[in-house]
Parts: sequence; structure tokens; C-alpha cells
Amino acid sequence: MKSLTEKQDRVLQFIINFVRDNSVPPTVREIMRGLGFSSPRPVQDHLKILQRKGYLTIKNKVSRGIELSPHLIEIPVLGRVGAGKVIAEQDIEGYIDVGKILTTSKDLFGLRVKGSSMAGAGIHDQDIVVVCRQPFADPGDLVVVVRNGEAFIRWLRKNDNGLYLQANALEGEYPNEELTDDLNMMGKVVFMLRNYSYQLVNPSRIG
Amino acid sequence: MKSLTEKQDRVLQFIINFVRDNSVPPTVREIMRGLGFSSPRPVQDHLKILQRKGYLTIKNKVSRGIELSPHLIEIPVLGRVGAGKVIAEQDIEGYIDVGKILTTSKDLFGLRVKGSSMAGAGIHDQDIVVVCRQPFADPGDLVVVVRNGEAFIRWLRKNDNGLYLQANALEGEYPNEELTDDLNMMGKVVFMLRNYSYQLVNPSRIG
DNA sequence: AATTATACAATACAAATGTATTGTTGTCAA
DNA sequence: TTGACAACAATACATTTGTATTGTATAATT
Repeated sequence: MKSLTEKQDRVLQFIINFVRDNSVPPTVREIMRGLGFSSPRPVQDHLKILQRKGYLTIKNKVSRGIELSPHLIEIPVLGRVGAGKVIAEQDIEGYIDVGKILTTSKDLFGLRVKGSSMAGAGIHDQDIVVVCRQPFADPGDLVVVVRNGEAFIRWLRKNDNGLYLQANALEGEYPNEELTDDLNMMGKVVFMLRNYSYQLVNPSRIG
Repeated sequence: MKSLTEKQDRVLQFIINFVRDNSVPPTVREIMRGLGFSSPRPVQDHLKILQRKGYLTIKNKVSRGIELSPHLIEIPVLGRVGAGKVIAEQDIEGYIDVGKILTTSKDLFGLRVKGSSMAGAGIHDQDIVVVCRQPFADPGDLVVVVRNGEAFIRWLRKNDNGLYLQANALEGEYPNEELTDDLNMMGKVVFMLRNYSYQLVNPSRIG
């Protein structure tokens, strides 16, 4: 990614902050007023430069037609990291836009995990699993089933007798369960979220 | 949430899809053309109704000033789930907007986990931890440090001799490490993501 | 029967908006 | 010193855009 001058970076930061605060990109004149310009032209210049350098794209004749490049709204995923260097370009293995993944599919919902019946699979109390709502699943899937008004997360397994559910606790025995009629398949786990900043996981509990 | 008529839902879905595809909300006339109206007025009517019913808000005199309500861009987090019912309103304990969390803080980056030195903390090979870049951390934090060009995830602990780093594997011994000068503190883990749909975690490996 | 809500059309208008033209100033490398 | 680039100002203009006014038709509700 080509480097920016101080002024160019100021314009880019304004756009990023504007999108964050208003959830829509700014117009040319909103940038103009926001940065104290007295004519639209300097903004046009800056936008063209920012586009040429790959930081955004301008949609022709579209109001608020500024689209920030993925780098700026996604988070980079690093494979290896060089010592000293903060983030080197060559270390980036790709980008994930978690927000997009979670919002483009309509039938997703979160489920806060209670208990430790899946601790062996790295899913702990208070974690949030993101579930894709579907009445079916494949063997090997991590599924959410409901029985007696309570939701469970289990591995869906298969043996000679057919499908069954398997818990995955660290200690204690959870018997395998058959797929009976009182079980309601809610969906399949597609994501797992754990937030360390809001609620610190007690390491002694899971250590 | 109040229910929508068929036509109203059609307008709402158009807006949702438009935002997803164009990353900006549509104008009144874009909705008009998109749904085959021959005047802007019906769109205005629908927007006002959708606002009254709580599905969006209209910003006065702002182009593309349609802001979808959080329910539509966030995912609900359920506490308990009733049997049979798919998702009941009273079960929703809140909403998370993961995309917003990840994009509002600027100094976040993802790091794909290699190895199983933190499997005991539920962090496994190929998981992605989201790191807040900072040169400091508190005891109890899950931190990312770099040594010899390699990144490690460790608990930051404290005893009478001061701070030290602790691994958290399921099996095998990882000795505690001192905070030496060749260690580079990259930041603190604030989120953990595991994607079950793209890459299935082998349950036998972590079970 | 009267009222209300839904749903759409035609037209109008001031303000906002992307874009273009022309020009000035300063910096820096060739 | 010449040319390329960055950075900004003043002005202009055709469209776009949010919004308003007036009106028609249908269905549901009171």
C-alpha cells in the first residue's frame, strides 16, 4: 500500500471516522466543511489521489459514493510476525470481515453458552456461538439442539446404528444421546466468539 | 417488533440487500426505480411506516439518510431457548455487533494461531485471535509476544518475583517464561474467532 | 356508513451534490 | 530551470435528492 502525505491521511481519517459515526460515507462538501476547505476542488483532488493509491474507490455520479478499501474496514490476519516490526505487509495472509460474514447470512443468531459440557472442544461458559438456523446437519457438525426448553451444543456423530449426539467435556462423563423425537434441531455452529475485554475468562477455571 | 405487510417487507428487504451490495443505503428514488414505482411518494410513505414500526430511522434532509435498526445488522444473542419456538423475543438477552466492535477500534489485527500451546485455554490451532495492539498489559491478560520472529500467545501472570508468561497446553509441559528484553509485547487478545463453516475443527484432535 | 390505514401516481421545488473549468502557490527531482 | 506533483480557491452547472402538495383506489375496522 502506497504511503500517504500528512494531508492525504487527514482526509482519509476524516472519512473513516465519518463512516464510523454516521454509518454512511460523507459527501464531497461534508468533507470540505469538516476539514475547513473553502471549495470542493481540493477534496476532489484528494479523493482521486486516495483512489489512485488504493485506499478507496469513487463511484461515478453516486452521492456518498466513497467506498473504503477492505483493508480499512476489515482486520488483517497475520500468519507469522516479524520481530520488532509491528505489522509487515508480507506477513498478512488475508483479511476477514467478520461483520460482513455475520450480517450477509440472514438466518444467524448468537447463543450464549452455559455450562462446560463442551469445554473439551474449547467452548466454555459465557462464550457466544453463532448458529446458522437449519433443521438438518451433517455428521461432524457442531449442532445446537433443544430439549425441554433447553439448548445444548453437541457434536453430531455417526456410527453403525446411525446418528447420535456427543458431548465433549474436559472431565466427567456425558453419555452419548440418541436423536429422539423430543429433540429439536435448531442449527449448526458456524462461529465462536469469546470476548476477553468485556469479561475476563478465569484462567484457573479453564486451565 | 411490529409486524410488516407484504409490501412493507418488500421495501425493507430491498434496503437490506442494497446496503449489503452497495455498502451505502439507497436514495428514495433508487428504491422507487428498484421496486418499479413511478413516483417517489409511495417510497416516502413506506419509509415513514418502517420508521414508525421501528425498523429504521430517517435522517432529515440527508441523502441516503436511511439507517437500519440494530436488529437488522446485528445478531441477537439468546440466553435460553424455548422448545419448538424458533426464536422468541423474550429469549433475546441482547445484541452484538461484532463488525462494529472490530472496526471502531483502529489498532486491532487478527492472528491465526499455530500449535496447541494454549489449548488448555480453549485456543486451538487455526483459531484466529483478535489482538489490540498495545505495548503494555495487566496481569491476567492474554497477551501476544514476539521472540525471534515468532508470535506466542500467553497468559501474563504475576508472582512475588514479578511478571512472567504462562502457556496453557492440555498435555505436555511448557515452562513459565520470564519477561526478557528479547521479548516484544505486541498486544492483548480481546476476541477469539473460530469458524466452523470454512474449516472444520477435527474433534478427535481437541476432544 | 363512516373512519382509518394502506398503497400508489403526478407534479413541483429548493437545496444538495458530483463534476468541471480555470487559476495560484509551493515543493522537489531531473 | 524546467516539469511534475501536491495543495488549495473561486465559480459554475446539470442532476440528483429529500420533501411537499394534491389526488385516487382499495381494504380493513369501527
